[in-house]
Amino acid sequence: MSKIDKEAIIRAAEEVVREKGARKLTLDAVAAQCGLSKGGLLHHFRTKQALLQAMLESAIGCEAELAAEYAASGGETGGPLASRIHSMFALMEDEESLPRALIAAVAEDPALLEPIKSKEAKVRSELLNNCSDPEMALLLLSAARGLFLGRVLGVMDSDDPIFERLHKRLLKLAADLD
Amino acid sequence: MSKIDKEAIIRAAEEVVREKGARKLTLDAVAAQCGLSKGGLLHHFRTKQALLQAMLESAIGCEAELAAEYAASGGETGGPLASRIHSMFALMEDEESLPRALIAAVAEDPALLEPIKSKEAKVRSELLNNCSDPEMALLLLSAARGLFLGRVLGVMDSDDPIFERLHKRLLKLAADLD
DNA sequence: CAAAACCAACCAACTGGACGGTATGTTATC
DNA sequence: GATAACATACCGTCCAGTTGGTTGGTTTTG
Repeated sequence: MSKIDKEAIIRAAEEVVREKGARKLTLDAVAAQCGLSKGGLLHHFRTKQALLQAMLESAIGCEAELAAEYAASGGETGGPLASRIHSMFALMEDEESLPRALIAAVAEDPALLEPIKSKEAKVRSELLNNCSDPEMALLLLSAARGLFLGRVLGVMDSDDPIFERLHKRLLKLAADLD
Repeated sequence: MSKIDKEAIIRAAEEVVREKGARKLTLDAVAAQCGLSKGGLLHHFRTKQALLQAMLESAIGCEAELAAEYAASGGETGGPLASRIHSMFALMEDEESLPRALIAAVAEDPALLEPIKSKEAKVRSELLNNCSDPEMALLLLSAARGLFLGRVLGVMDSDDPIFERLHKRLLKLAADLD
């Protein structure tokens, strides 16, 4: 059992992005953040790309977990659309470090977003088949993503009270569709 | 009148981002793209930050121009919300190089987004004062941004026919609000 | 059982190239 | 002939990845 596992490294990388910005996400910085030498870091992730991939996969998994959690607890109060909207807002509140990884990744190599792209396509097709008004569902999903990315990119203030109101409104609109 | 003006350099920078990705937006690459030496490039923009700033300002101006154009031609068929939605979709169709600059900028230094942030705030307050249902207006605006960024980040296929349908639907919904 | 072989985890030092920026010219324009 | 518009050469730094180890634990083997 190793003291530093891959999860810890990913967390450290997220922390670096949050503190110093996506451009400063260097192997040295990540190594320093989790008290490892660069050599040790590269033992776990043989390239920087591999680390970024792992970060994205972790992010995807985290979001899926949040959505499943909500679906389980909320029960019948929301379908897949509501779950997705919820998970996006939950991601925003928890730690914005995670979605910033997305920025670092897309700056490094847009091809890294492929897993996200395919997952997004899956969600879309799910909505298309299960909603009375698929177009509206996609619009609501896009609105959630717009708010999400607006915050990640820093074009919206995070503490604006309008945020919570929009969140509620989105869930209400989603409830009418699912 | 110089043969190479700042506008041409900005276009070259956008081209580099489109062809090679945000991470490869280097001064050398931009200089090569517009047939200039790096020294010559740095004569026009004394730092990389200055270039990024100019790129963002150009993007903002371009979007404003598109919105104004639409407002003038569309006449009474749409208010400020419809104009904004239109300009976002127009930006997508023309050249996706421009919004990618945004990625390069935020990766380099999130503070560069300040002008975009303040402009976005202005648009928001405009909607808040002029719409019967400001919350819905913001949601529609967010949806447009979600679709916009979804395409920029490459998580949505650009040629999906659903895109145009969502565009029309958004404009219809906006017309009921303005 | 104990020595030998093996292996994952980790580290320090280094390499080679990229990159932002500077210094110092040279040429064209007014 | 002064200033803007370039070019050339160079510097220091950063950074991904390599090399060549060491260590501590596990497995294999005589």
